[in-house]
Amino acid sequence: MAAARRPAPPVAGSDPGETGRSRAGRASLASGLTITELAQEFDITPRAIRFYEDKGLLTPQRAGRNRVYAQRDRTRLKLTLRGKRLGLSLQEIKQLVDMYDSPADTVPQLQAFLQVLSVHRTLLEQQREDIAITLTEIAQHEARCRQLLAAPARRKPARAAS
Amino acid sequence: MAAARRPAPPVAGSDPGETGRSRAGRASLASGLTITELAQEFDITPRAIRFYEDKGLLTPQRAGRNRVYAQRDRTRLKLTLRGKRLGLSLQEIKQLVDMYDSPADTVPQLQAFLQVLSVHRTLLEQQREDIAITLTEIAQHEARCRQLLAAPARRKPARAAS
DNA sequence: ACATTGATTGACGTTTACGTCAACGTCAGT
DNA sequence: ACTGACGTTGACGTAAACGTCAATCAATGT
Repeated sequence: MAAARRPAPPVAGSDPGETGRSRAGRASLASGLTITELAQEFDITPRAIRFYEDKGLLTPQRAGRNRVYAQRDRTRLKLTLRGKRLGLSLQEIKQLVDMYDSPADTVPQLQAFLQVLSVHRTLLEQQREDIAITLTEIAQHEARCRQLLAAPARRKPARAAS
Repeated sequence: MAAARRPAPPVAGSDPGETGRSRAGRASLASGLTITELAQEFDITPRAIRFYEDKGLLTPQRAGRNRVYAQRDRTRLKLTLRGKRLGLSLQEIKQLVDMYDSPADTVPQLQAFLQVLSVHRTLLEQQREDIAITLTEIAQHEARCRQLLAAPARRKPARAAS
């Protein structure tokens, strides 16, 4: 497979002022990735990405039928995956991610935001503590293991050659 | 495989209330709790506890047909719930918890342990970083929200009396 | 013209972690 | 003997988060 030339965006939305394109005339206009490209970049499957879209976490543009992912989507996906690593559900992640780029002008809205933020902060602080404890314990176990390995094996393994 | 899914139970836990009461000669001999007692102590359901047993995380004694939980089980359950708060699967939790009280005398066993520990440590360190970042971002959002709330509302809510 | 490549939309399958009955046993109190 | 309250073992149901086809379509290489 080789590089192609101009893609000529079919159903042009309106995206002027875009220089160098990608490598294939697929659907990737400047900084616009296809679903598989995005998937590869984050080491997940296209299916997962579509699933996240279904859940409202992503809302890519379309070039005809095909999805086109811009920077905004990449950011949201990054946040999504980080949330997942923290054990948050997609729903919870959406709550947080939506705040990252919502205007939020009314007072009750702002208060609701603070509520959500507070909840998550509490949760994360609990996790931080859990992690600290667990890491300590793991370190202890590692030390014990290494100590046992260093000591002359006197139980089951082949007897030491001396 | 990474490790992260479900959210997190609202942290319940250590409460060694153990002073000779006797509400019924059920199955609780000295420091032996019934399943519902243990469930209440950790704010989970008996069903969950039985499920954990099914997965090999708990192995309580029996008084006839009834389960009797001793200190060992409480500890393992505590570790289990902590693991869950960190988004670990029950299977992963079992890996870790089993090490907490296994002899592990052979060399290959010890090396396997170190392997598992290393994996989890890496994972936890990643999470720790994720948490740090997220907490920072949350703090920023909170600041922004409070700032907007402090400023005279000039958009949607009732116009400020000047 | 035709096959290939990659994307799209269903739709059903799967795993994890329990929830929710149902049916039954059993010990304590009346 | 009867009634609860609590416990036990199935068995089925469910929500979340995708995996896995299948059918289809569109732009491209040859």
